[in-house]
Amino acid sequence: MSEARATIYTVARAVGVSAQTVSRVLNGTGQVSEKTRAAVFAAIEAQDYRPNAVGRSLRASRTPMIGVLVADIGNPFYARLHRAIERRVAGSGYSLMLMNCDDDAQIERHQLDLLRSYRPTGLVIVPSIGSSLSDDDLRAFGHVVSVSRVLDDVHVPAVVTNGREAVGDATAELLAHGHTEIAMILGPRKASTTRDREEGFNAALSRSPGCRGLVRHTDGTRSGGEAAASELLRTHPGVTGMIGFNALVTEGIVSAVRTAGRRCPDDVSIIGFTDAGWMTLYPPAISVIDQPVEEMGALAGDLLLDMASGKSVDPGPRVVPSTLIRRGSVAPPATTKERKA
Amino acid sequence: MSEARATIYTVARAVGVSAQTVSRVLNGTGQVSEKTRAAVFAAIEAQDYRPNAVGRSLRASRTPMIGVLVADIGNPFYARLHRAIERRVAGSGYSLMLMNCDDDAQIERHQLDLLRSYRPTGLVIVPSIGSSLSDDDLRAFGHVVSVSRVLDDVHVPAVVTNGREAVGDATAELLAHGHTEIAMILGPRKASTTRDREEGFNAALSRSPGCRGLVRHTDGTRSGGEAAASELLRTHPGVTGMIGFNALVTEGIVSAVRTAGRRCPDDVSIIGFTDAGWMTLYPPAISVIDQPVEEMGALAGDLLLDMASGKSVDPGPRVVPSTLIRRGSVAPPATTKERKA
DNA sequence: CTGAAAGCGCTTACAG
DNA sequence: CTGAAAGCGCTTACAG
Repeated sequence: MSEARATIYTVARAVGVSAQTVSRVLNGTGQVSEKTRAAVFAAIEAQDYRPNAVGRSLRASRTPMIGVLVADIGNPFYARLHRAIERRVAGSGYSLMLMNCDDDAQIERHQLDLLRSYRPTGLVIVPSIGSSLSDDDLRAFGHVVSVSRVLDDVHVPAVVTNGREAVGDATAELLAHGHTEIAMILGPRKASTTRDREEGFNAALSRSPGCRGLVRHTDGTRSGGEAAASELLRTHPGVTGMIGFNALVTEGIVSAVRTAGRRCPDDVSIIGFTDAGWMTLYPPAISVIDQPVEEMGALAGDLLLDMASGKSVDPGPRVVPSTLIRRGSVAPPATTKERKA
Repeated sequence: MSEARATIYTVARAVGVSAQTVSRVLNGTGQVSEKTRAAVFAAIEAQDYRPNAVGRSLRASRTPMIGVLVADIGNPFYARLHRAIERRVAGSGYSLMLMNCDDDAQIERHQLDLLRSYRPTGLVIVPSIGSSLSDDDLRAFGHVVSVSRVLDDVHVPAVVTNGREAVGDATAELLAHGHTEIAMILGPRKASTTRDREEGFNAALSRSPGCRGLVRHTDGTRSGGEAAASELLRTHPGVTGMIGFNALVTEGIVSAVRTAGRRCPDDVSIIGFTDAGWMTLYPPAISVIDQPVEEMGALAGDLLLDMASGKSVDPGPRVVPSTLIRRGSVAPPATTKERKA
């Protein structure tokens, strides 16, 4: 109680061995006689000794910690991603240190400096929208994996989904149902994910002459999505299909369609991106491009663990495919239905 | 590039001063001549020197980090809580280290040991359901604040909401609309939040003779909530009002009601606990006991910062009130409506 | 305004 | 199988 904090030395003294021997017992390195080992464990228990990770890290010039920097942990996508990384990394000896940057390039840099001061073993990063991070900035972390969004001119392993193809499929799905005027409500222009998905949308439409595609950029939030969708429904009453950039924007679209007095899927068909619990609850259930968040997080964890264990991992993107889940929010547009009838 | 990593010594040598002086410049402590200070900053820049937090922590026997241990970061409630704590703590010089425990008492203990090995300044904890943590376990962290759930026989400041009163209000709301058979789908029996809310439910009903209250315990997930609600609707067709323990359980209730072919609010009125984006999207919008997650996180951050700065903070709970938001999911039961008509 | 010495708790060579 | 010495990068007294 009143004794000073237990250290490797107080344990060593109690047993009558050197600190070095205690260290060996603790780490399971080298040879220690069974008798000594038992005595050390007994002293550890008696003193309630707990290793000090700070001393260990300082000596090793490295902390068994992996930094995770995301744009917004309040966004379920990032929360699930973090959880998936954590599950993969559990038991590997590494802990995770989570940081937020509110999608602000300056905060991102600040958080990264902070993280770096602890000399972590690696970093998993979802770069911020206007990120100014360079190869050099990331190289300082040793092992880096980027997830979801990709940084220009930076050569680190990245885990991404096939947004281009997936949105292409979703667009094709609407076209196949007879929609001829389709809108995509995107995220911020500078995000690589926005570019990918926009390309997929435009490519699919360019293959369908006579059909029109409309695109809007937003901040990727529910209110941003709602505002853009409302404006579109008002100014382009011919739009009968809409694709959301992410789950939040899709919430906004669904809300805007209802507020505008249109019905889904009778008047407007909707396809979301990234599944969410409410999408199966809503009537009609929302069709969605299901992003494999868990697989993406697990793969990012794998890559980092591989790099940390010395395996060489080549830079560049790993694509984990998203797939279209068909539910009830897509139907032929009213005009087509009438024509058929 | 090829030079060894910059340290306080390499900077000192370049300037021709002692390491001590560099430390003073870095920390803004003591007196340093303007000329020396400028020279030190120049050398820091030239060498791209970054302070090593590990060395600093070891010397200080304390790391400017606050551990945050929650049951499940995939649950939006905890994600929002973490975010709120982070916002409050930003700029204070402390970083947050987030850990998960999957509501498992054993993992909780393991994560806590890990965290403790870094000698953090404090801990914000949402205790796991079956937590075996004692006063001693937490005292080792120096400064501790518990949030949402409360630990028996542990005397640390806690930030909670008034679950008892809030559920009492919700129950009263249903009673006032003429419901006489009401169910509450709760979380795990051992959670303090379950006990609070259950008490509030029973207390409100005991004041209304002739009315019947039914209670079910679940694991607090959507599927748990859905199973319990389905069973109730099947075995107790007289139930016309249901209250959910949290947002996920409420999802389950809404789903079960629809699957059972009952309409909300015509056949069954529903009140949730903890607001979520989908609740205003769903038709009808779900009435909810709105839990002030942001305020709770901010208060927890405040308390910890106060304790860390030496202010004395007395143990015991701080209650941040939840309030009932009335939306469209509560109406008189069909039988009452018929009688009135 | 500035510096030499010691030490935070641990592990890495090195030597037996 | 075990130990004495040094050092990871920093800050805390102490002394000028």
